[in-house]
Amino acid sequence: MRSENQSIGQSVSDADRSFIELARRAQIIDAAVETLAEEGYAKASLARIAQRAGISKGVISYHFAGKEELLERLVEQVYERMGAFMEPRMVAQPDPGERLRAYVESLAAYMREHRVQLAALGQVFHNMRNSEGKLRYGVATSEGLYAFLESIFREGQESGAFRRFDVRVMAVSVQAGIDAMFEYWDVHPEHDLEGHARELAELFAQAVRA
Amino acid sequence: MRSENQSIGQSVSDADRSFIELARRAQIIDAAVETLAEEGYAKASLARIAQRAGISKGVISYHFAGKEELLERLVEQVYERMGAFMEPRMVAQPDPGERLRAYVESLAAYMREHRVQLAALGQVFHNMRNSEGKLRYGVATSEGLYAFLESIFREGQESGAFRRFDVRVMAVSVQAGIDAMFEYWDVHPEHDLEGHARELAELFAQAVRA
Amino acid sequence: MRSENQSIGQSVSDADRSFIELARRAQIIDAAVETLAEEGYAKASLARIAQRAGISKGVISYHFAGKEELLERLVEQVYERMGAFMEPRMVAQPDPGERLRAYVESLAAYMREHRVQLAALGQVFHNMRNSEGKLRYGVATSEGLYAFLESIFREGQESGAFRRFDVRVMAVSVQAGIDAMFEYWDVHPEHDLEGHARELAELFAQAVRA
Amino acid sequence: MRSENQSIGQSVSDADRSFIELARRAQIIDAAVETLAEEGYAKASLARIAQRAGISKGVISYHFAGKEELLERLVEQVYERMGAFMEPRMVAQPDPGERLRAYVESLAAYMREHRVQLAALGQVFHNMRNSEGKLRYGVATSEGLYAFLESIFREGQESGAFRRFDVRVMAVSVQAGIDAMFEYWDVHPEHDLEGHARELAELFAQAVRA
DNA sequence: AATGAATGAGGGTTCATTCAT
DNA sequence: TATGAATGAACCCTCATTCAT
Repeated sequence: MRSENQSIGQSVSDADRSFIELARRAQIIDAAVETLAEEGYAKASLARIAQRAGISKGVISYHFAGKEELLERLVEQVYERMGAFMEPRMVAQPDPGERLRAYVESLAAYMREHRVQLAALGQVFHNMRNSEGKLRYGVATSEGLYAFLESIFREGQESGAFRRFDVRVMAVSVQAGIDAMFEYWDVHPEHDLEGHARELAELFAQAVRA
Repeated sequence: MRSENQSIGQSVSDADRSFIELARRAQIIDAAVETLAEEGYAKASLARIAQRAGISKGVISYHFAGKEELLERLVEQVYERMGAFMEPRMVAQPDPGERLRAYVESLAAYMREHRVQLAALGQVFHNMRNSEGKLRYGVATSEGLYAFLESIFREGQESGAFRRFDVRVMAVSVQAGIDAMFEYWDVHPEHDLEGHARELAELFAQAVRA
Repeated sequence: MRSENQSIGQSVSDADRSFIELARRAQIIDAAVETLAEEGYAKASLARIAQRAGISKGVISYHFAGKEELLERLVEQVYERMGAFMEPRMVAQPDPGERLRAYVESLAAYMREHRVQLAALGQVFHNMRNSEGKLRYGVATSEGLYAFLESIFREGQESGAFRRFDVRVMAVSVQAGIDAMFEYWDVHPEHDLEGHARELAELFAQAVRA
Repeated sequence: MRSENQSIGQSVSDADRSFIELARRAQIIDAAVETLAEEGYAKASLARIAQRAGISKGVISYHFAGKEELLERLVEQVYERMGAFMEPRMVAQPDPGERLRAYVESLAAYMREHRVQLAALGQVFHNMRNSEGKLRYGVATSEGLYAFLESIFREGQESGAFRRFDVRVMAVSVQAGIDAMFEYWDVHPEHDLEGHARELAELFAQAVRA
């Protein structure tokens, strides 16, 4: 059993897993994503996840070492996919201003197609805690995003295109604006997500302009 | 029992409550605030709240119809106090630009002194759900804040001081920037909260400028 | 709730407990004793213990911090009662040989009246393990008994009444002979327990004689 | 499947098994022995045994009708090997006193070389229960040992070398002394096992002497 | 006005066993 | 022969709520 092997310290990469096992794990993660997005973290018990997946509760324990591992794999998966979507869109933009705009609008495009994944991600980020009671995914998780945004801002500042401002505050605010855009659209599905993204990009274009 | 009366439809205003009852309710709410802020929503059980308040678990059930009512009163209380703090600081600013800046910086000042209350509020907002599984406090709760910010923006746009932009997007983004400022400071206590607030105010001053 | 108080570090002595609580704890311990004695350690789940006590499963969790505490209190209680029975019978015997005989025969007398308690104790001793997998009550627990027996042997050796022998081996063997007497009688209820005790006492009287 | 045949009443002797099957069964039993000795009865799940054997969990079910049969074969195997070791050492001693001494010291010699097997045996003896909750291996299992010891005692009594005593009590006590010697040494590996055995043999030599 | 006591549902996890491949 | 996959029951524990006192 995969999850038992792990308990003796040998981590198992996806490459070592059989097709059928990968499929089951994916199915379970999908069910977890839906449950988290639609019922919230507190209600996302293994029983409910299993029910949604149409399987027995024990199957989850068979494929994952525990709930903790399931959620961590879920986060990894969502992150990877989002990164794979974003990266080519970023490198194509040489100008810092364009890169910032592309960042905002690409994320909106991703949201449009992956609403439940991102909603689930938010639940895990805001709620999952380690055994000491600290948030498992805290601000430290966003550090990568902040660093990326800050690199854009510094480049713009050095070229003189951007005014002088605190890059950390700007990064935190940009990311907050994007997250809020998602949450607002998540609650108001009729909301014009792409329009919001364009306005948001323009907002920050003005905010950073020299 | 007070909370029972309420459950049969006769709402009880604070004016009808004895001093001692009000004190107990306040004590319980304070304990709930601390527990939510320090241990998170999932760990904030009635038992833990009672333990922190130094009272028996049953006392909470006596003074509140249930956990749901306790959390709702908690939200009300925090909101009221924040409003009482903010209002005079807003009316003193006739200029829209100044009012926006005052809004951001006054909230930062409030955060500085009421960190745990706001952290608890965030926990309830992000987690509390009604019996149908929907978030009890969703974006609808922020509608008042959005409306207030939008009124500032419209006034600035009509006077020509602000450029044309989508006031709803701007309002959502301002509020998101403020919330993110709190969360970042909450996790990084050494972070310069007031400096962040000034940068944030300047950011949006630039963003709305005509 | 008592067991919750304990979780914040304030140990609660029996003197602080209400009569009714003490009665419930005693009732639960009694049910645990019976379950352990009759069904064995592996089958002595909280559910079965509760069933035997005629109460809900949660009541045990209410009165004890967990299964671990229940079993530790059980061991304490059985030990205390046995000690209270034994002590006056020991101090009344000034001669080492008589003290050894009194030890064996008093324990047999105690077994006669407290079969299930001792059977339960044996289950816990042989099976209860701490979180690291080590036996919770190992040989260390018997150290007190060994020391007591050794003091008898040394006194007899110094007076010349006993021959020279390894007092630790003798102590371990005496205790083993007594434990085996209990187990044999536990399985063969028709076995002559008091006769066995007399024979056993004579056996060791011969074994230690100078 | 082999183990299924058995379940419909056709017992399968080792002679009917292929070499490879016998090897597998031995490998599984060895893994079970180690697991029982090191982790205790409660933790000796099929999963853990399989893990230690480096095989899949299902293999055990294939080669044994169930956990029950595995443990029974384990007991048989350990017993057989111990008997094969002991028998020649017993027949070589014509004198009852010497035979008793040889019994004690030979068992100590066997313990020295087969610690884990005997520890595993103890776990099974003290814990394994049948479906009715009774100990699978109780005192009845020791009946053979008792009978053997009693035959020595009677021979000594008839020749006048031993005094009159209850042979059953003496047999139970000798066996208990030996078992306790093992357990004490198992917990205190630095303990002088052979010295203990000599002392124990002398103890009972004194105890039976006319 | 407050308490301690009790409940029953649901939480995550472990387990022996079964079964198709 | 052997495996991985799946099951369902039982495990201990936590929880919000109810109730008699």
